[in-house]
Amino acid sequence: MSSYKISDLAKEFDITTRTIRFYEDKGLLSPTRNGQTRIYSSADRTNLKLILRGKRLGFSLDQSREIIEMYDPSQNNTEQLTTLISNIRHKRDQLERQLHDIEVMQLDLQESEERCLEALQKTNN
Amino acid sequence: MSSYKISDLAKEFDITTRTIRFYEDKGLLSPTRNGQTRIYSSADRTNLKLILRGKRLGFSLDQSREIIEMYDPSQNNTEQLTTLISNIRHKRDQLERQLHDIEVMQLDLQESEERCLEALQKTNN
DNA sequence: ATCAAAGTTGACGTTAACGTAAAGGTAATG
DNA sequence: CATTACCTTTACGTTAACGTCAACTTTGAT
Repeated sequence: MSSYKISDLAKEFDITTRTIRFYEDKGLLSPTRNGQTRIYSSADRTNLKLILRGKRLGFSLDQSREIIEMYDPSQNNTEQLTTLISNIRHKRDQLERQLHDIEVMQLDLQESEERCLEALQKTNN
Repeated sequence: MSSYKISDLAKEFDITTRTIRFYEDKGLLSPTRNGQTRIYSSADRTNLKLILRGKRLGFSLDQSREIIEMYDPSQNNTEQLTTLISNIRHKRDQLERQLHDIEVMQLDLQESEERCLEALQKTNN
């Protein structure tokens, strides 16, 4: 099953159909049509997954669009390829920094939790 | 030096004074006053760092406020402590998922980059 | 003392990312 | 065949997170 109605995707990813149409309006999805109604391919579904993952990471839709273009191998000439590679490396660097931020925050929260547990011990004894 | 003027913080973190006042308005910072002008403590500076780190991770200001409260050990009674611990664990779980999202995206982008490099090879030979 | 630089409080403007309501077309099910 | 359930477009509304004046006061350097 490699084609989906809008409500299929809406249910699967727990978003509204309005949101899906909005993403199309912004050029992030490009479903075909059966008469008037939209038909989504598995590529559209993949792109939607990328968008939502981007959202969980705090990306804007513009940034998610860039991500999608990075997955897309439809680049031909040398110049496009080199700028694409440069963009990918930039994004990888940014993700690396984000990873570091998360790790620091994880450690901090771990310490906070331990302090809370100690405080609880003292209160309960 | 453990006190700062608004422009000190603005320069250090490359944000506008408007932004700093906005954060105060939202209850994320609480500078004291010298007459009319705001004086920021090192605690305020720390909170500001937390806010900006949160922003890099896609957190809303409300979420950053929660994070700040998790760092703050001003909880006394048992009930507050247990709910705080629960909140911290929730946040840690969320960060874990976010970490996973980033790792997956890193791998995907690595593959994309490799494909681009291959395509470049073929073009240049 | 003066004068530019930096501080203050309103208050309205802006952008992203949708929500929501209206008004209508289509399809499938009892 | 009628009604219910989706689909469509259009369009205005909303919230978060500031930007951008304006109008005024305060402070620091010459």
